[in-house]
Amino acid sequence: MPELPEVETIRRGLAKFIIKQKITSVEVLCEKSFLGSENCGKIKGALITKIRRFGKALIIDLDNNKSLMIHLRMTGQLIYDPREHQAERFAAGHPSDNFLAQLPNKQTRVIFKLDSGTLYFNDQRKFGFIKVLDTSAVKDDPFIKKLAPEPWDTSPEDFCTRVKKHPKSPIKAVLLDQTVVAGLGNIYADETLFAARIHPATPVASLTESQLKVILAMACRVMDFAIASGGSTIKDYKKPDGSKGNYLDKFARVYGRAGQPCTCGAIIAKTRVAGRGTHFCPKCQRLKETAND
DNA sequence: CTAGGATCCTGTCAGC
DNA sequence: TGCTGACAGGATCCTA
Repeated sequence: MPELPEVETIRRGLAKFIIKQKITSVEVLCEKSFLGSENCGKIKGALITKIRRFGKALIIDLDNNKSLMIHLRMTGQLIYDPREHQAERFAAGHPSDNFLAQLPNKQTRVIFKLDSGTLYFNDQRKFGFIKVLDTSAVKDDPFIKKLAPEPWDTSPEDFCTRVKKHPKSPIKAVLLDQTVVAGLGNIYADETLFAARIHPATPVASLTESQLKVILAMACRVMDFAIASGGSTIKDYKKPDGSKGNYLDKFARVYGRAGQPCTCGAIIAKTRVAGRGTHFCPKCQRLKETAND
C-alpha cells in the first residue's frame, strides 16, 4: 500500500484542496469499503476542518465532532477532481491508471461530493476502508491505539526495547510490525535495511544495539527523503512525453530492482522474508555480518 | 506471550 | 489464445 510517505503526501496534497469544503453527499458503491455505512449520513453537510495522519491511517476531521478514518491498505487511492474543468486533478496513493481514468470506474468504492469538487476513494483489492468515528474516539480506535511511535518520535532506547521483544524474528518482519514502529511497509523496510547495510533475514537477537540505532536513523532518513520527493502522485505517474513514470525511481535503491546492479556492482537479489517479497544487495547486506561499530 | 501462515479481494503477468 | 499459478506498497485472525 501507500506507506507513511505516500500517505503524508496525500495528506498534504488533499489539505490544499478539501479543507473548509462541505461534504454534500456520500455514495457508497462497495459496502465492504465503508465500515458501518449506515453512519455515512452523519457526515453529510459537515465541513472538513483538518486532515491528520497516524502512521498509514488518515483522519479527516469534520466540524460536527465526527471524523473519517481512511486506511488505504494495499491498493487504496484518493483522487480529488475539482469541478472546474481547467483545474488539475490531485491523485495519490497506490499508483495505477486510475490516476488518469474517467471516474467513477470499476474500482471506485466511495464517492464524496464536496462544494467544489468530488473526492473518489478507489481500491482495487478492497482491503482498504473508511469509517466514521467521533473525533474524541479517534485515539481509541484499535488500530491507532496500538500504533507505535513513528521513527522520528521515538528514542533509540525505546525503539530497541520494542524490537528486542521479537528476538527470533527476522529484522524485516519486526520493522513491518506497526506496534514496533509506525509507518514502514514493504518498500521502506527494504530500503531502510539497505541503507543500514543489514540483511533483512537477520534475526533480531544477532543484531547489536548500535545496529538497531542505525536502522532507526536510516528509517527516518529514507522516509524523509521519500516525503521530500513527493510520494506517488499523478504528477509523475505520466511524464510529459506520455511515457509512464515510476515514483520508485526517485528514491528506491533495492525495491523493485531485482536483477539490476547495486551501486557496488553486485546484482540485487529478491527472496521471501516474513512472507513478503524482499529485495537486498547480497554484497552490501551480508547475513552473519558482525557489527562494525 | 511470540511466531508463522492463511486470509480478505481483484488484477496482471509469466509460463505452458 | 486460454489456462494456471504466483504475486502485489497491509493488517488481522487463527493456530501451535
